[in-house]
Amino acid sequence: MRLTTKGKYAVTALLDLSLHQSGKEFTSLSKIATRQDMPISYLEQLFRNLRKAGIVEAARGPTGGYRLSRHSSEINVSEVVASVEGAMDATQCGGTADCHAGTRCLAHDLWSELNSQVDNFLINKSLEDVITNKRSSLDRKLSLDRKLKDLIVTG
Amino acid sequence: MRLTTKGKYAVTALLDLSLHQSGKEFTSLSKIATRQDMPISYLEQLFRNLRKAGIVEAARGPTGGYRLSRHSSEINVSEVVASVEGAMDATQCGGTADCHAGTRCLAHDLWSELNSQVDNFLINKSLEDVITNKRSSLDRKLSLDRKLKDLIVTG
DNA sequence: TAAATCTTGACAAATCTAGTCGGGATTATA
DNA sequence: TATAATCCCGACTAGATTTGTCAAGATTTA
Repeated sequence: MRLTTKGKYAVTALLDLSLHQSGKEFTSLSKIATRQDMPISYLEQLFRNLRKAGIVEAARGPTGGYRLSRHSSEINVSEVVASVEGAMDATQCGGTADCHAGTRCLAHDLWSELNSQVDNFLINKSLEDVITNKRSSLDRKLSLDRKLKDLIVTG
Repeated sequence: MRLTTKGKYAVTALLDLSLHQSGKEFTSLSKIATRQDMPISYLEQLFRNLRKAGIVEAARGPTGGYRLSRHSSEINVSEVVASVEGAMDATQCGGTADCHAGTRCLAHDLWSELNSQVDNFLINKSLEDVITNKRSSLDRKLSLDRKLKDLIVTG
C-alpha cells in the first residue's frame, strides 16, 4: 500500500481548486502552486493524470487553467489518489491470491480486508466532505446505528 | 503511509511462528524462512526489531530460535507492523499539523482521519484473529449494531 | 504579435526498499 | 572440549521509486 506526496499533492491541489472556483472559471496551475507552495512543474505532471481520469477540465491560453469537471460532492478522494498513483493495494499479490508459491499467503485475507477498509473510507469521502469537514455519508450511517442502539440500551 | 513487504514479512513470519508453536518451544528462523519462502538474513533483521519491541523472545544455540512472548490473541497487527517499519502515518507532517507553511494543510484532517481508520482496524486485529479468520471484536460490535437496527426497522 | 497558459516526453537527483555480508556471541550435544 | 546451530549486530549496496526538472511545442486571449 502506498500513499505518497504525489496523491496528497493531488488532493490538496483539487481542494484549492474547489475552494477558489466560482462559477465555471479556470484556475491556473501557477496560482495553485503559489497558494499551496507546490512545484508547478510537478503539478503539471499530476494534472495530466487528473485530466485523463476525467476529474478536471483544461483550457489553454491566458485566462486558461483547470476546473473540476464535476461538482466537488461528486468527486471522491479514492479516485483522485488512484488517478495519480494507481489503485491502492495492500496485498502483496495485487489481489490474485498467489502471494505464496502460487497460493494465498497466511496474511492474504488480512491485507485484503485492510484494502476494503481504506477504500471504503476514501470512496465515501468527497472533496466537498473534506472541505466542509462534514462526516461522510457512511460515517453518518454508522453514527445513526449507534444512537439507535443507545436508545434501546439506555431506554 | 507505507505498508511494505517489510511489515508484511513480519506479520506472515509471526503467523507461521504461531501456527507451529506447541507449548514453549522455540522455532528457528531457518524453518520459517523455508516454510514461508523468505530470505533468512532479512528475517534476522526483522526479528531483531520484533524482539526489541517485546513481541518475541529468543534463545540461542541449537534448539534455539524464537517464540511469541505473549499469546497470539494478545499481539495485534498494528504493533507488529510498527515494530519493523515505524508507526504508520498518513499525514505529511507526522501529525504535528504544520504541513503547510507552519499551519495545517487543507487535507490534514482527512489524512489524520484515515490514520485512525487504519490504526483502529489493525489494533483490533490480533494474530489469533487472523489465523482463525475470526472477525475482530470491533467488527463484531458493529455487526451487532446493524442487527439491532434491522430488528427495529423490519419489526 | 506577444504572453500566458496547457501538453508532452525525457531526464535526473535523492531517497527508500529489500535485501546481503562478514563477523561475533551463545549454547546444546557428542 | 570441539562442533555446529542458532541468535546478534553493524555496515553496506544494488535496484526501484519518488519527486521532481527541463525543453520544446500547441493553443488561445488581448
